[in-house]
Amino acid sequence: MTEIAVQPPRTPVTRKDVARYAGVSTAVVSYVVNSGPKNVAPATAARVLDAIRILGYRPNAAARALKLGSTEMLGLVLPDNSNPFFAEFAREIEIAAGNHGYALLLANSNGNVSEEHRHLRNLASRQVDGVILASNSMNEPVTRNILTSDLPTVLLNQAVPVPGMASVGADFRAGAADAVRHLIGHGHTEIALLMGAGTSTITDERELGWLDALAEAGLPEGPIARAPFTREGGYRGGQRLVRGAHRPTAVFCSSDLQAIGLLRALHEAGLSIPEDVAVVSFDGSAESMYSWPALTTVRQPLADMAAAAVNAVLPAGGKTPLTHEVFPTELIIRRSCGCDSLPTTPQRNA
Amino acid sequence: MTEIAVQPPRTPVTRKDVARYAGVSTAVVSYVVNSGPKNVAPATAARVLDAIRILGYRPNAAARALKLGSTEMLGLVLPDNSNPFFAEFAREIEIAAGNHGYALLLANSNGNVSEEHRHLRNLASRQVDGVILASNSMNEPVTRNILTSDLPTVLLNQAVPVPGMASVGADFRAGAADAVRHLIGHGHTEIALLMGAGTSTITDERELGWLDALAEAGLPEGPIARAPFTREGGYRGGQRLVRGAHRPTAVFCSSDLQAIGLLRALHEAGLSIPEDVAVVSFDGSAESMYSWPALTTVRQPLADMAAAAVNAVLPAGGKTPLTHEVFPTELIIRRSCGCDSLPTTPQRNA
DNA sequence: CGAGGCTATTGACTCGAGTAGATAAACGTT
DNA sequence: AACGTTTATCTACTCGAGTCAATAGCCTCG
Repeated sequence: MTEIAVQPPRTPVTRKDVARYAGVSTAVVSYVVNSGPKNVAPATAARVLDAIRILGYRPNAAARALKLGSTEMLGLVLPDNSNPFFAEFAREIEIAAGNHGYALLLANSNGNVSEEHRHLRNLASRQVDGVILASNSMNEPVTRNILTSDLPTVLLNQAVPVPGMASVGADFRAGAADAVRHLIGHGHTEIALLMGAGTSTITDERELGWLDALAEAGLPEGPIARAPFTREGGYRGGQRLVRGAHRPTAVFCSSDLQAIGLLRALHEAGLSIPEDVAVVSFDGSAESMYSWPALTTVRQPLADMAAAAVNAVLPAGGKTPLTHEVFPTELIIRRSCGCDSLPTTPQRNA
Repeated sequence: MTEIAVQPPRTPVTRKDVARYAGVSTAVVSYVVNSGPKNVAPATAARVLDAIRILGYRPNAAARALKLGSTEMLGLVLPDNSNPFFAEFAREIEIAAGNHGYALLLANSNGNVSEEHRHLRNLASRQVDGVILASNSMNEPVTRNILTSDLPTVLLNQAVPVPGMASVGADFRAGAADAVRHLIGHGHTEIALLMGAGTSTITDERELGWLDALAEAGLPEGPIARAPFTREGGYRGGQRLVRGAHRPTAVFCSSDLQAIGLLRALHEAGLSIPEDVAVVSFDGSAESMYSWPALTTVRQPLADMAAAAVNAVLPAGGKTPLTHEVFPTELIIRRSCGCDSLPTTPQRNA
């Protein structure tokens, strides 16, 4: 039972205390802490380091931020951290930011533009060094532009470049086309689309990908259901598809979350998957691997995208020209499409 | 096309600029901004407010934090934000913190004590006003204690009070007992336990609840499988239960995430749920509502717990004595237990 | 009409750390 | 021994906002 006798410093230890203890000036302490712009004699540095350790000194980030004009914090604005896709994204971003010594300030906007504004203002006044802004679908870019004018910002989840703003996204169109092609390869000719209903008037790229694959195979457009990007939304949309005039034999679904709801609607209708209706979805979240049946899905490379997003907002050297990075997706074959392989050893994203 | 001609201030606007513009001293600006300790003549205040609006002034949070010694930020350390349970928790905490004007600094520890330490130190040097620390299971409280000595900290997910630390949790034992009693009510006599394997040596309260219900009905202990708190863990644990000497007719599972994996193991074994094996799980996450079949689960009141956690760390007036709040749980009946009701209109947690 | 009491406003100092410019000490050269 | 160099250290100012003590202006009452 070794009782470590660190007396908890009632008054926080400052640089001054360290300086006094080590018998040097405060400047030297800074130089040691930052391996800072001037050298310090090795012996002196050792004394300072000792003092720091003994007193338990930690530099005050607020003071640092004030002087340097950088808080080493990034803001992350998400529609909803309880959406597993964004939750996984947030985690990757936190890791990527951490790798650069940056901390993450989290904010949920509920996909609501005015809440987004509120958070953006709040983050700006908290002096974050940059903001990563995710949304389900594009809202008015102009509005955004005004807001974030003087704060490095990167838009997440943008398949297509937004003029005047850095963005990071996955190639929704190509990924969706891959997925639909795969269904076509299984012999399906009536392939429905279960699409997210964004606030945007801009057509989602995933919808275009679906059309691309259909067109190139000379197939007619299947039925379309539009619903929110939630399990509930997928469920309702799925019900509409099932009860529709002619039921499709396959559905391409714009997110895993919706696909989970869709599966439920199909199960309830007594349909078996993939025999009666095949399903392929989009995102590649962990949840998709453990649904029944496991979802074949288009994986977005979250970790890579997260790293790219962080790099895009970081004051990396000098003014990086606005980048628009679009990442390729990967089709993860599981059971819901009709492929037989039943991967008991999960492939990725445990 | 009304072009709003706000020239984006290249140099950030400071209090001084506002003061000059409004023709007052900097002190007055502060008084106006904070409705601060002295009054300002209405006419003057109006001029200052105008200046603030016109120049687009936002007080520098770093300077404020330096002077006041409070950043109005809370740190949140989670094992893993991509775990839906913690993701939902994080969201509720962000909202609760936001209600008090606090921002949330997010950190993932991977359930790893040394990473926890690292984050805690980092958060401390960032001058957060408090830390909310969640873990799957208790690790050495002493270690924690040393770390957080001078930073208001509240432990999350603690069913039992930890001496010397504030904590917030749900009544795991009573909740688990409720769940198991419900299974007993369905006539089951061989009820297995699929339990999380924490790093802790302390018996999980959910295990005790399971025992309580079994004992009070005079039933023997069913088989126990221990596995990590993941879908994968639940899957492996489920396989072990299915292949075990005698297969239980019901399983109480210590988390929804594991239950999802368990369902998969049961499906793969060709068992139907709840006919062959009934399942009740714990947490009440959104995911549990859309599994197939929908999970009967013990809901933890996340929003209430989040609010309590935030209140516990906030510098609320003066030194709140360390609180240990334990919240009651609620059994959400769905299909996996054997009840017939098939709620198409979800009850809560959409 | 001057003293006393208000109120509105201001100047100046502070928080903790970064760093330029001044200063001191040590060394090498001729 | 005198001088320039180099190296180590210190002094002092700065970042932006909060706030106390002092001050200026105004009103009221005796």
